Amino acid sequence: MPVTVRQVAAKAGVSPVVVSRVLHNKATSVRVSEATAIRVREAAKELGYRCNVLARNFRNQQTRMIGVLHGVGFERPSFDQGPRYFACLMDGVVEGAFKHGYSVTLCPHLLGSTPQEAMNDGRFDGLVWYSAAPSEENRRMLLEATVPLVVIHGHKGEFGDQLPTVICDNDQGIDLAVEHLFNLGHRRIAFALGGDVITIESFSRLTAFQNSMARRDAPVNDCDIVHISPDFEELDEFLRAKDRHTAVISHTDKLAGQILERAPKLGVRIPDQLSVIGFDSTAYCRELRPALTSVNQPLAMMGERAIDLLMEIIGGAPPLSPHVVLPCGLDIRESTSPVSI
Amino acid sequence: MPVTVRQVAAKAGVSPVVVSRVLHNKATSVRVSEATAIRVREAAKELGYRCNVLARNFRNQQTRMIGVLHGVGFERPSFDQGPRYFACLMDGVVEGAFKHGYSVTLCPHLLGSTPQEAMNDGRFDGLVWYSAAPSEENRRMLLEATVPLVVIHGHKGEFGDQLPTVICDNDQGIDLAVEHLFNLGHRRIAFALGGDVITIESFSRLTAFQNSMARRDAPVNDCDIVHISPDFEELDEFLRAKDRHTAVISHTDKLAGQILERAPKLGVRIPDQLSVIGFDSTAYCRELRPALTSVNQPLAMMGERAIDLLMEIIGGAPPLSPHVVLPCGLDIRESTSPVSI
DNA sequence: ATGAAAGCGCTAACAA
DNA sequence: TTGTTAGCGCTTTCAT
Repeated sequence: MPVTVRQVAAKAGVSPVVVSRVLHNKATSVRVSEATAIRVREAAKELGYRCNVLARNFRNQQTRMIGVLHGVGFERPSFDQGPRYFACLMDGVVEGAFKHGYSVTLCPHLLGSTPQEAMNDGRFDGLVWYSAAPSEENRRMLLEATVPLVVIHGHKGEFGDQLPTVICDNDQGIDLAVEHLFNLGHRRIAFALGGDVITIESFSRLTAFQNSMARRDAPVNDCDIVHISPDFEELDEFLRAKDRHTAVISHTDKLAGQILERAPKLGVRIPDQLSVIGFDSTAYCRELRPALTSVNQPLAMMGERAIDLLMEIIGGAPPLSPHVVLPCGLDIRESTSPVSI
Repeated sequence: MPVTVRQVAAKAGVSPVVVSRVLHNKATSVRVSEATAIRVREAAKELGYRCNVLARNFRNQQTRMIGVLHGVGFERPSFDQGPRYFACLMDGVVEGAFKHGYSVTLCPHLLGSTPQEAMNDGRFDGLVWYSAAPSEENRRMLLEATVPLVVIHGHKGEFGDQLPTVICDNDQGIDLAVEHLFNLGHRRIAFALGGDVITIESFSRLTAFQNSMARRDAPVNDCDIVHISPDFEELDEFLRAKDRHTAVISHTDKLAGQILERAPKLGVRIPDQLSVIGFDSTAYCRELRPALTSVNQPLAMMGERAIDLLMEIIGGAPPLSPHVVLPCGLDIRESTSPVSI
């Protein structure tokens, strides 16, 4: 039923090859006389010819599709739930891909019997992977990919320098937060981490905090680091010791949100008695009361740059700078105020 | 370089067909002796065989991919910006697709030289289209689709009953809002619309409002309908006439947000002097002050049901009920309160 | 400038 | 139960 090059060829009185050349081959090296080209185009139009992309993809072994992998075990991402990095990131990824004439596909773990299979079976010309904390198994899978792959939120050394990465500048972002607090007169500043595991990510931000403080002659001690666990034990202790710190920088917005929720229960007013800064500056910050001051990652830009990188690799050129680091900003909202003397 | 069925066949001492049958044909009708099946599987494993999906897709003329089209002129959707229906919807779409073993692809208008081409060239087994207000051109395109297509947020008659639709129950949703206000003692209730155009959507909700009020013996007059235009002229007038109404239901959250922003400037306190209800109940409601009470659409469920419908059609069965209508809920927040006497 | 041949890897249909 | 044949629609040689 569908019209093929052959039929168009017959109608135009040429061979299928010519039809293909006229209709699909954008290269300048195609030499077909203008007269026949016109005949072919007319025939195609009359017959309502449409190229079968599946045949073409097969023939060329490329799909002009980018696959997006996500999270531990390639779990399904949510655009709406949770802290919504993913939504922001994806806006950039989609923007970047469309710009290059590619489309973007969300891959469930169930494509193929194993993720590796789906990753490498040719259905995608390239892959983007995103997660702040890859499992060891994930790392192995990613390193074994036979398809061009860029890791968003990947740290330079995390994949033995073998995979290109895009990440925000944690050092500079944390420094922005510290600077803001210093400008408000704060000196006794704490840093909040998730209680469970130290990821390469939280470690990176903690180190950034230590360095930033050290540069300002305010070295960080153990007692300046709060580990927030699900039972809030250490957090509550921190909040009760009212006079120890006047401000706290949290490793993530989520943790900062927990501080904001917990504080009033223990009689700590924010920001009057304690200024709080988060990291990521997603819409979640605006939903909190008080709205959370937060370091923003240029997530959309990170997504877009990841695709740019991917395109370089797909194009065959080893990327000039395979580790992109993008600067953060600071969104000042209601959870920080001058230190009260 | 890549291993093909042929090579596996050679190694296992069988024909390529048998390999295909053993490795890919999930149907129960495949009759291959267990012994050879094992030999084939071993050979495949040793050689590191991986099925070339592109070849398979080509052969079968199907991709197990769903394409997502969006908005007027097939513009690029944003997951993060704007009112974020799209993010919620997509969570459902992805959930539904993954459940059926399909993946989801975001299609730019630039796939192929025209949208129709990309829609119908075989790269997708089915399509989902979303937009509250399709242009006439869009309508035509959608009706001409040769690929199974479901319209999310489509009204039953909107596409000449030719396309299956999924939508929320505007009547029941608006009734929920009216009921809530009546329970709070409100009787003089206004309805706010965008000033520019009446879409099938806003018309539907307005009608629902009129009916709901009429059922409660509180018929709606013209002066109970506020058209909010970019210059806020009519809105300001409405807000200044303080005593006319004690509550207003808005056609969308966005408009309700404008009321919330505008009111204090004209000395109207919300909710004390005016209760406000929105429609959609996206995260945006929680970002507003006061947080906006709003009718929620079951967006994720709508996305998922759209895919279920699509699967029925792809499966070859004309859907039993091609027009799915899902019930709304009401999220009560801070922008409504009992009428003050 | 155009065409003939050949094949990408897979799998229905039929034959044995 | 297994194998042979054939072809999906396209495009890249290589000849003319």
